[in-house]
Amino acid sequence: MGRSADLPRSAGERDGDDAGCTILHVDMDAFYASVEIRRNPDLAGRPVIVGGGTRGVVAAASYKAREFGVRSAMPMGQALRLCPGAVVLPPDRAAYSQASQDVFAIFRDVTPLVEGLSLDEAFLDVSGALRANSTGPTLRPADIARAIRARVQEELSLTCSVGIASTKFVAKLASARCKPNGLQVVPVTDVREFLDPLPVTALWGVGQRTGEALRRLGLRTIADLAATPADTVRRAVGSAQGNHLLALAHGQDARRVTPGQGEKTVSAERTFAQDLTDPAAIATELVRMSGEVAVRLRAKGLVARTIGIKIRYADFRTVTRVQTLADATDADRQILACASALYRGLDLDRPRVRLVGVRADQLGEARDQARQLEFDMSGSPASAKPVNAALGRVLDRARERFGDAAPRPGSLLEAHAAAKREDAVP
DNA sequence: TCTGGGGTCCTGCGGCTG
DNA sequence: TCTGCAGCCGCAGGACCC
Repeated sequence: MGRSADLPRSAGERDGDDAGCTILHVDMDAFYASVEIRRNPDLAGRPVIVGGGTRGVVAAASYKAREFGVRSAMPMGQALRLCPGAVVLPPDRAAYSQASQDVFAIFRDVTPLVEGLSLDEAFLDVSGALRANSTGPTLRPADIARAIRARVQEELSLTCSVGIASTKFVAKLASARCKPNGLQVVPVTDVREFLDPLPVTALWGVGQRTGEALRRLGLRTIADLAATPADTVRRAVGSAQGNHLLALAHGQDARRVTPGQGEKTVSAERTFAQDLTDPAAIATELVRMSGEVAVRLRAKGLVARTIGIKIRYADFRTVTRVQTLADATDADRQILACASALYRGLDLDRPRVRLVGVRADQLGEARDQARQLEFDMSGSPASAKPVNAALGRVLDRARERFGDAAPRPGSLLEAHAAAKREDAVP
């Protein structure tokens, strides 16, 4: 969302010779804000900011809010100084997730080759869709893109922008360039002409640090980068990244559209309105975050072999610690035990903690793990693990059914009661 | 000015092993 | 038995993305 600010804009459609351009990058326009406006049409035309919290940043801003200079990832205080009249809404991830599923269902109607990048954008390889239509009237990638845009608008009352090119990264730049509500084809023969004037920061993988390193070499545009000796670029940004950026600058990107790549990490973290100094409060947050991770693992049918914690101190220093388990797990108690042990290992004297996070890595399918554990169920100590996991699943179902009234860890009861008391304050 | 949350990927380092 | 080395792996941290 934020990177499109680096690109010159040209709204509307830019058609061209799309022969060989079988990769579409579809990017929803101001997705979170648009979902909120669809839910409450009174907000249409008003500056809407999704985000919040006393230490929050902007998660998404409507195009009206962007006219005031509001950008995603901007601290809320700064956003409200720029746009005091903005309507600020807290993020509703469940609603965005549902809207995302609806959008992706339309994509998959067109082609099975859909690679989601996030809730609001995806690559589509439509080469198969072209072949499937070989007996009917000639269908071009741009026609398919137009059909997708029309369906998203008519069926979901949302708008999207589509970039069409022969490579993923050019398609992505094209969609950013035609936002909002646009379509742009970059013909195979025009790739260099399209790339050359763009700033190096438009390249995928060039953020603040890398951008600075390239600026020190006097490189401003992609044309500058493409004309620089490989050794010079590699010295500035490292060999792997240097090679990657040079290939992109020359319009080379061999990556295919690969659907159905599973998640590699599940994590939960929280920044507190005030830094935590009470070890008991920090421990409570570890319980909460571990529980969240466990619930989400079970919801996805996954188990994790590596558990990690992330602690950010009041001075914004961040430390992470991870530990690999003997057996993969999705059980609250095992995840919490590991997270707690890692936290104790930090041996903090007087902690001032701004953020607590728990994450699960090295994910596998839970059903594969279940098959392995069947061999351990004859009274060995390992038999406690499936019992823990089964208990977690029972609690998940109770939470689905009873919500707040469902059983929860004892250490969370007091925190939950306190939160309810805070909610009751007008 | 004051820095979210959920991710992926890369790099460097140290320990282990053959 | 000791040492040097290469390869692998786990870990910590950083950069980047949306």
